[in-house]
Amino acid sequence: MGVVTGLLTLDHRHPTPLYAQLERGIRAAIATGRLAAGDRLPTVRELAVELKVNANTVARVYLDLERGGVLQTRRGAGTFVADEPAPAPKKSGAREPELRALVQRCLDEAAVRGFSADEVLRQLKQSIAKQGG
Amino acid sequence: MGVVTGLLTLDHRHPTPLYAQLERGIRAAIATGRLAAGDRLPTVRELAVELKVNANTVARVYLDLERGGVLQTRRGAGTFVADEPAPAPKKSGAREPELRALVQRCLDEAAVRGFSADEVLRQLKQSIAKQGG
Amino acid sequence: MGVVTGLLTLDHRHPTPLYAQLERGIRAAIATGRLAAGDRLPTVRELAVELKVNANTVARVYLDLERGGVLQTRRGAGTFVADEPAPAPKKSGAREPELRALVQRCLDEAAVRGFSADEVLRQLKQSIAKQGG
Amino acid sequence: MGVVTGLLTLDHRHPTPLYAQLERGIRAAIATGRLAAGDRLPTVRELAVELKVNANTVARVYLDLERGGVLQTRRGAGTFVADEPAPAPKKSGAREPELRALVQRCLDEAAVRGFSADEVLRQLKQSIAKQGG
DNA sequence: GTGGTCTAGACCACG
DNA sequence: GTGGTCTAGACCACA
Repeated sequence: MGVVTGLLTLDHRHPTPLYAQLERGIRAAIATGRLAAGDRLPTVRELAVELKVNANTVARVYLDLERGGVLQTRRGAGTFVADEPAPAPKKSGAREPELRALVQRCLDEAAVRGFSADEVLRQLKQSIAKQGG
Repeated sequence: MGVVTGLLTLDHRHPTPLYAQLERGIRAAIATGRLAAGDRLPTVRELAVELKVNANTVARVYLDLERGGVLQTRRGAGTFVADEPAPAPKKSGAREPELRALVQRCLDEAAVRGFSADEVLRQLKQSIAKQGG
Repeated sequence: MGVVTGLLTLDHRHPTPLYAQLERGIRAAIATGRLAAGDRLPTVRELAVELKVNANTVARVYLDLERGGVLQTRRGAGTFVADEPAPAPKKSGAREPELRALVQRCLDEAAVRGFSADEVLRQLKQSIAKQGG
Repeated sequence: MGVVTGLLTLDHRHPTPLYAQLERGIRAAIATGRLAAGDRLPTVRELAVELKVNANTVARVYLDLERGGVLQTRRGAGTFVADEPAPAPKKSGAREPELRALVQRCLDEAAVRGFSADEVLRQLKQSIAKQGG
């Protein structure tokens, strides 16, 4: 129920647009329970400062997520996780190839930066242990 | 030494720009050995058709990679992986946080699409087994 | 199939946000057949100049309408009416009260500006005759 | 002379700001005679509750209308329609285009919501009959 | 040349 | 103080 901060990191050098990173990060925080229904998000301006991003960029993401049923804004009060946050659209069927592509993309990116597949595996286990436990 | 095709997939819906996906894909193919020094890459037009992308986009990526020392163009013969492809920049410091961020991004994306961390782990092991073994 | 211009007018003094007026205008143009599936819309910059609005405002509306399935953008080519433009969401049931409220709002606005109900009626008939005939 | 309630409806989903809808509604009620000179308006809080709006919003509209000479506040007694409510500004020129634009906007909004021009015409006649007769 | 992303900063509506 | 709208203008991705 409290205000949540420090949940998100943006990579300003990554070619993925900032707003896309931000939207994905918020959705992920909800999907993994780091943000729960009813939780208040940081204000547009706070988050903009924290992420070193223009306030408009944050506002646009909040707005898009509200239209998507993920967030709710209460005028003058702030922005909150919707009571029943709309889940990400789940195409039934093609789950496995999608997951494989996703993992491959991660491995590719790691390889480009000089990380071996084993290093990725080790880090993945660590990350899961930390946030899962 | 042969022409290599079918190595790359682009996700036209992913917010990461096509040219960035393409460049990353080629670098990764080299870093992981799917492409070896001296291997010939598909022509600009072939690859453009295969990936359903404008030829200019492919050409610009080839050019960028040539400037970066990753590829070599031999006029009339085609484009090849450079004999001593520039190695991935291994900055000594800050490796671990970079890897962690990379993995976190992967987990986030997975979570958004409804995959659990364990599913990612399982798929990662599989992928490594296939291409690493 | 041609480019269509001169379809829209915005009232910069009206309290309704410009982007909302613009979105409504485009939807209406499609609903009434002034714009047909496949028609190309003016470029973002053209329309911005024509309507004396910032290009970002137009771009935002085009983007929103694309997300809503009303428009389609083809990279580098322009923005087009979608092949099967998604119709406005139609709540079954409360049609009549909605129409009454809408007409009342129109009469109210007219009254405020010193137009009588009869004047509105006369003008409505004229407008229908012109575009309907 | 009595307190008048139930005259106004606000559409919280309509993009036109609430305060603008409210101001227009009051002016229209006066222009059409639903509110006569000397009539008492609901208190700020009553109206705020009725319209599900923050009291500040109502208060600001009352204040604006008082400044405009449309309303009069008698301390301790309440807010009343001014004895000589400022008449709607009747600019001699440019009346017809203004009316046409107003009607067009109404038709557009109707079209977007799936109402035909004929349905609007029919409803307009009905509305006039009820309140005009 | 097309649309898309981002910034900086002003001003508004609402609570 | 909260989010929302708009502008001006830079720069990028893609055809």
